[in-house]
Amino acid sequence: METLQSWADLIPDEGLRRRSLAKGELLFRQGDPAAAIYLVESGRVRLVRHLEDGSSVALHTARAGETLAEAALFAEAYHCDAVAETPSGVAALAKGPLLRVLANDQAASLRVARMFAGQVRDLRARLEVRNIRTAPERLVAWLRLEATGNPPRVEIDRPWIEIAPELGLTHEAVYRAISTLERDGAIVRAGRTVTLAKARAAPLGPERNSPRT
Amino acid sequence: METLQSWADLIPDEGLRRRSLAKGELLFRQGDPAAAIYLVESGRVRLVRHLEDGSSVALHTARAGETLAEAALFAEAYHCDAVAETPSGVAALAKGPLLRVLANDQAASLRVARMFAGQVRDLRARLEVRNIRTAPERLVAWLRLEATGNPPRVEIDRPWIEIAPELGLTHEAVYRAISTLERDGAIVRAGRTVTLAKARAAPLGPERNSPRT
DNA sequence: CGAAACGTTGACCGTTTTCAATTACAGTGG
DNA sequence: CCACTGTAATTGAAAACGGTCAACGTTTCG
Repeated sequence: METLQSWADLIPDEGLRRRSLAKGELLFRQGDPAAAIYLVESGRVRLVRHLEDGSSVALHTARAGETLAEAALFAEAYHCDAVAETPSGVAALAKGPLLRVLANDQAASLRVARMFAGQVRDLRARLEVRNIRTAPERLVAWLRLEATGNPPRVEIDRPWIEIAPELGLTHEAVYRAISTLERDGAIVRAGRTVTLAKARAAPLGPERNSPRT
Repeated sequence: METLQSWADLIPDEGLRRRSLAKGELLFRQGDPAAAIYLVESGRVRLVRHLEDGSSVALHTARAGETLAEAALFAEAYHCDAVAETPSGVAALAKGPLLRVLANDQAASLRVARMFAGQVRDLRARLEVRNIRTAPERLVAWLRLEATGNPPRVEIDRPWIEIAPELGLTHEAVYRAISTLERDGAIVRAGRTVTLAKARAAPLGPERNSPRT
């Protein structure tokens, strides 16, 4: 999320091919020889795996700024289809040059490892947020992850409507969660800034979080 | 998930310290100098980040077989607490030796990068599964991810009770989803094997999946 | 053989989804 | 400068779904 430009650093502009995709257009197909990894510059690209019986599963939806199919670096062929969900622009980082750099430049490969490690951390955190069952609490958790400073603040720099699916909620649920939290004094909104208030004494009875084990 | 032993490969036994944790015991604390990454051998360790205002968020819960705090490899200090949720056994992979290996052994650092890339892929897929709202459909998606062959089959090698939280459901919800799917003919169970049937014509009206955009 | 964990099912309740309608805005072209 | 238009933000109401609690059958394993 914050470590993306690293890829761009690795490859100058020689191995960088840009491509525009119409809605529904295929970027690559499961089984194609893995030739590049992609950076989504605009739009949205969905990865779909097809099973032998013809059914399919969604693996990921990469949005603007995200990188896609990194694992293809280490595979012979793509293991899924990539389809543009909306008109999209992508930049292809050719696998060959990339691997060449990684093989020669020790620092570069460490940087890539670090980048991945960061993504793993990020993704785990998101997954953990989704373990929280009620919308308001989930939203607070998300806000805490995004927040900085004391008191913790978050600058909301994109529409809630876009944040909602990331939280695994509908936008309506998010709005309601916001107003609940605001009413309870858990957050304060000023324009696009949300400030988290100190945790109050449990008004709901203790912890009603992740599935019991 | 499948790429874990790699860590063990990197470090012989010199940098490998084992440690037992009582329930609630702290493995490390946010702010401590990052000294090692850990492999959970038994039990469950939770990572918690504390904010400046005293509140906290769960970042991850590492279970037996999983590795933990890998990002600490590239950081000065831990960015969260690690607490044993249950009595647990962990193996510490000292950061120093690990980094030394990675800095000298090109192949090793690439292997680590590959490992992380695989985890990223995995985690994204799990996240995608959680975007599915209804229990039966979510379960099918998960089964499809785990399935191999044609028709797609999955060997269930651990109790559903353990799988449920991974799906973000209670075990009761999972059981009900199973019986719904079985009743609808979407899956067939034989002992611990689940076989996915071909997708039937929509008995429910088309796609009621991830939050609409 | 018995205890503990797993599997299963029912009922009830709370929350979120859905569907729908309305308001608030920001950007655009007249 | 303003009507026009599309998106974002809200809010309401009803229905659907999963969580929770509870009871009970079943399997596993010491």
